[in-house]
Amino acid sequence: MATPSNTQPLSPAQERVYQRLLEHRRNTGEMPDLSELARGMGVHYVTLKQHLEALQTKGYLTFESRGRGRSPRLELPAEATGIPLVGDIPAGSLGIASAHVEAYLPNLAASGALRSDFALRVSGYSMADLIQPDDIVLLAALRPSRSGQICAVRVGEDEVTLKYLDSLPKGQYQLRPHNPDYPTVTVHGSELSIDGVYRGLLRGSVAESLLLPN
Amino acid sequence: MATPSNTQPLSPAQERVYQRLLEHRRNTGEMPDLSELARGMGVHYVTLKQHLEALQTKGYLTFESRGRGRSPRLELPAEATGIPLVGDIPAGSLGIASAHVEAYLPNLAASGALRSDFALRVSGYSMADLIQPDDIVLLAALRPSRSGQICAVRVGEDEVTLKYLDSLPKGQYQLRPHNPDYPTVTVHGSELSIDGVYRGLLRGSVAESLLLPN
DNA sequence: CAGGACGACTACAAAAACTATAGCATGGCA
DNA sequence: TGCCATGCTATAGTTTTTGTAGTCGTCCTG
Repeated sequence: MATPSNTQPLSPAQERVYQRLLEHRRNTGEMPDLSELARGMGVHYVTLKQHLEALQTKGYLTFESRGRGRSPRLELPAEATGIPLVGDIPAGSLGIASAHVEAYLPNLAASGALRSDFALRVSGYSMADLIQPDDIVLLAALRPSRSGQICAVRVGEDEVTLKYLDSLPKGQYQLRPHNPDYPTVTVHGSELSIDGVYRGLLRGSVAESLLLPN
Repeated sequence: MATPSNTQPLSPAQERVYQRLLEHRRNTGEMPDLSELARGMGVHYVTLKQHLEALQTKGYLTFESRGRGRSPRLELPAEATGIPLVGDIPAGSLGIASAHVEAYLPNLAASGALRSDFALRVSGYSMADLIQPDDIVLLAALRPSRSGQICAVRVGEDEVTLKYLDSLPKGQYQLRPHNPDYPTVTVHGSELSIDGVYRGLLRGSVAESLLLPN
C-alpha cells in the first residue's frame, strides 16, 4: 500500500481545518490545543472536534482522545510531515510519485537553509568509497548551483544514478563517478534530467533508527 | 560552559521524582501528565508540582506552565536525553568526560538493538574516502565482537583515532586505515584502549540539522 | 529558640476536553 | 412534494486537569 491513505475529498470546512493545522505545525512545530485553535478559527470546540474526527476517518490525521481534561493526541501522518525515502525510481517516472516511497525521515524539516526534499537509498558502487550501497542520501530538488556537485540524475529513460555533474561547453554535461572502475559519460543536456542535488547522507544504524515506516 | 548545569544536590523526594521522569521517558518516549504521575507516585498534584519547580531552579529540567487547564511544557535537557557529540578527546582522558561535549543528537535512543552511546566528529583523512573529515560518527561503547571492525581507539596517550581493528596472535592488534596513504601500525593490547565500535555516520546537512546545541 | 528548607495537605478557581442534544441548510430520492 | 441523510453550527452540562493560596508538622542550623 504505497499510496497515501488520504485520497477522499474534503468538505470546505474540513479543508480549512486541515490547512490551518499544516500552517500551525510549520510555524510552531507543534500541534495546537483544540480550544485555542477553535477560538482562532472563530468556531466552537465541538464543531472543530467533529471536523477533526471527519479528517481522522478520511485518513488525513490521527486524533486520539485521552479522556476528559487531558489534551488529545493529534498527529499528522508521515506523508505530511516527513521527507520521503524513495526506493528505486523506475524508468520514465519523473518527480516523486507517491508510489515507490519506502519510508519517511522525520524531524529534518526545521532548518530552513539546508532543507532536503527527498531521500534515496543508494544501490550501486559508482560513488564508492565516498558513498556506499545502502547509504541513505538526502537530496534537494534544485538545479545545481555550480559545476562539480554531486547530483541525482537520469539519462533518457534510465534509472536514477548519483554522480558528479560537470558542466561542459555547448550544453554538454559530464557524469563522473567517484569510483575509477566506472566510466565517465558525456551527454547533452537535452538527454539529461536532474532530480536533485546532494545534501548529505546517513549510514548504518542511524539510518534505520530514524526511518518511520510508511 | 561545558559542564552540565545540574550540579546541585537533590533532596530524596526530588530525586525520586527525577528518576521517575527518566524512567517514564525511557518507557514511553514522552513526558507524563502531572496528575497521572502524581497518582502513580501516591502524592498530591501540588506536592509534585513543588518538586518539579525545585528541579527547575536546580537546572535538572524545564517546567513551563501554560496556564490553567493546559498541560505544562515539561522537558528534560539534552544532557539527559541525547547522545553526546564529543569534539576532540585530549590525551589521557578516558570515558566521555562531560567537558569536550559540543552538542547532542536527540531521538536516536529508541532502537534498542543498535544503540549508540556517543558520537565523534572526524578530523583526519585516515579513513577516507569511506569516512570524511567533518563526518559525525556514531559509536557504541563496547568491545568489538570480531576482528576487522572499525573502532575508535587510542594508543598510549595519543588522541582518539578511527581505524579498522584487526586482532593478531600474541595479543597484538593492527590499526589499519582505509586510506592507503596512511600507515598501518601494530601495537600490543596493553598499549591500546578501545573507546567504541563504529555504528554509522551522518554527513552534510543532516548532521547540522540534527544537532542541538549544548 | 527562631528561622528556614522540606514535604505534604486542603480548598477553591479557571480552563480544557467530553457528552448529549438540537437547529438549520442542502441535496438526493421515492 | 415529503422524507431522510449529510454537513455545519451551536448550547448546556459534566469530568479532569492545572493553577493559586494558604496551612501544618518535621528537621536542621545558627
